[in-house]
Amino acid sequence: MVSPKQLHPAPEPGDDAAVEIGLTAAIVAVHDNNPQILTVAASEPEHDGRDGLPFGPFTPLRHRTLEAGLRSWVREQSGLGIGYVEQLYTFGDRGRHARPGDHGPHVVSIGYVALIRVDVAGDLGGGRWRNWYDFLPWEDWRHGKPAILEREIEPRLRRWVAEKAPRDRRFTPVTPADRLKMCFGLDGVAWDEEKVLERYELLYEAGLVGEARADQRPAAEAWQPFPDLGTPMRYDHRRILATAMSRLRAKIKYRPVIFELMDESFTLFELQRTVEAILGSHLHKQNFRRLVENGGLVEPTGEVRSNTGGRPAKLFRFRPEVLLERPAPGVRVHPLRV
Amino acid sequence: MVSPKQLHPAPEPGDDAAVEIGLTAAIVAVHDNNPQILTVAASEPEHDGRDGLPFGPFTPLRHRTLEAGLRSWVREQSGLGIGYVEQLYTFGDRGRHARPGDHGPHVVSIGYVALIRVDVAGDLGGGRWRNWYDFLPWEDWRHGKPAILEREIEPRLRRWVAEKAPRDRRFTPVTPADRLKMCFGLDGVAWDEEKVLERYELLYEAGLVGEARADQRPAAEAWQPFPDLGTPMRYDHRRILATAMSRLRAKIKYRPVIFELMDESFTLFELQRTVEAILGSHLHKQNFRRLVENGGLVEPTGEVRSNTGGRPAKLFRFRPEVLLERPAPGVRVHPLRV
DNA sequence: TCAAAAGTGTTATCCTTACACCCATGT
DNA sequence: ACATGGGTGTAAGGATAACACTTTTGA
Repeated sequence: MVSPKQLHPAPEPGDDAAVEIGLTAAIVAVHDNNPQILTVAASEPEHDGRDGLPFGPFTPLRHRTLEAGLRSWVREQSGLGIGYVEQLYTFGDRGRHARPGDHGPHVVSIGYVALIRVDVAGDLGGGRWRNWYDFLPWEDWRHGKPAILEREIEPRLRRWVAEKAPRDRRFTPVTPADRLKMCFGLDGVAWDEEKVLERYELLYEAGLVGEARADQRPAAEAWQPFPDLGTPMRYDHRRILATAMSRLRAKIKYRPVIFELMDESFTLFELQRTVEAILGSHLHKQNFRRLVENGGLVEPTGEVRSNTGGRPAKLFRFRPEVLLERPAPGVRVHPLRV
Repeated sequence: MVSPKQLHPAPEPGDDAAVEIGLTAAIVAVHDNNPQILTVAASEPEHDGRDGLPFGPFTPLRHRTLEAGLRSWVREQSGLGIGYVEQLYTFGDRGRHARPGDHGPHVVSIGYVALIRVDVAGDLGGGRWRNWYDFLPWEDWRHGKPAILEREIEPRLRRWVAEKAPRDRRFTPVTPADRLKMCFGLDGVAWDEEKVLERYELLYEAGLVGEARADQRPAAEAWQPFPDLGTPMRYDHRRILATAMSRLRAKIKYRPVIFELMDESFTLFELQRTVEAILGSHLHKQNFRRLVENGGLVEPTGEVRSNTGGRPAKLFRFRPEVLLERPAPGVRVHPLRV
């Protein structure tokens, strides 16, 4: 019999490696019908010219909560007052942040998504808005299936699966081939726009994204050389972006967070374009309008906007009362495969 | 104009307070039709006799990932080989873990849920299984609306809202009264079994749970003395439990995680009882069976189980192929208000 | 025999999907 | 005139919710 104490073991020698905590934020806005994230340009030589996400230290003495700390340094450094903030995930893998042979402090990074209404102008303190599909181009299905999938990604992943299969003979509930089908919607499986992170991680495992090489994964194998699929970022920042996209794409369907990206009043078509930007897919116009209006998510302001390119459109605003009426109010859209 | 460097500020004096990272796990099993979590008994005097969740240090030198570290110390200390593990949230609030006047290291805890199939027996290294509704009794609606809601919780929260309202005159999209309605399903709003965390946090803010007093919240006000609603835990462990419940109650509806709690084969009624235990509400029997069978989630093993208390029942097993057939396979149940 | 659980069948209702079609504006 | 976006109507199909009812065991 062991004592209760054992569930709170004292640190052993060697356990007490220094740990630093950093906060990393995917700050999202939509302009020009495209989802933009705030990036910081490469500066240190170790970054290999790769952009990153804004990153700040956790300062427990100055801020009571993690979120307060995040809001504070984002405002100080970019001038942006972020509205909606949500914690994503805490990333602690060794080998992601570290360089080989590194014995420096271990960095644990806590990832966040923030949503913001912005005018593109303004001093961002060295930051810069970039279309998030620059980093994950296979996620944008608004103009049909991205060519990069059939031309680059699918053949390489099929080869990777084929070469991997014989080596992986232990029992697994889902085989690598199944994972490929599920993630990328192959062989009759439907594309699921929420699986952004799963797709990125599969590409990472297969050594097909630039970060995998930088992290010294055993990628120097048969399917080399590979192109960088999408623009790489430093450290694990692209993984955090993928996590943010997954979370947002799921969340707008059952929480009214999309309105954090909209102006006070908007046309239904503007709302649709914003949802489509986030989801990366087309929606059926008539049904979208009905779902959103009948769902009680918006109400007309009474105003009208001209110069929309067509007939003047009624303006709408978010209707906060839905929160009391429905348990999970969001843009319950079912994307249209076109 | 500020330089790009500013988005990576160097630590200032006073910023580099020592930070420790702990992993806290809500380890869940279901037996006797009740959800059980693994707790560790109070030992230190500072715990005020309160149980806690298993807790372990993060040891970056020994384990490459946070999750690997978690699995390892849970196995070492309780002998339990956990299967499904999911990260919940990283809690960093000051004042939750610290005692007043404390200048020791700041603790950031990363919360996890783990699901496990257990025989109740076995040496748990000082741990003990407890029904999770001991800690959050208002969450169990399987035998109708819990009496504690109308008798204790609702009147106290209404009083708290009434006293708070005049002091909170700034504009807020949702008023405290709205929050009360949304969280606890008052005044025509439906009870949403997924809002476990929101409910606990409202009670905490209102000073109605024991932890709020221990954390020196300004609770010494008019609605004192309060009973401890549910059994308190130490530090923020009850909040982590509430987070685990929220996540699980949501997740079983769109991912087949419920089968992590079931044996290899089971009757449909056993499956229903397990789902009900997690959701804390009744399900309509006939429709549950149909949803689960037609949804392709299970398949008959061909075997039959007698001594079920009635007619022998067909045995079923999980059908992993659903993962390829449907984008979000889970027990898509719509709880029945009875 | 009866309680308890296992199962089957059927209907009304709602929601989603997919069409078809008309309206108002700017160029 | 016509392209573009705004906006309405409706019918087919599927999923769900709520019923009623039969079957098979153990105590």
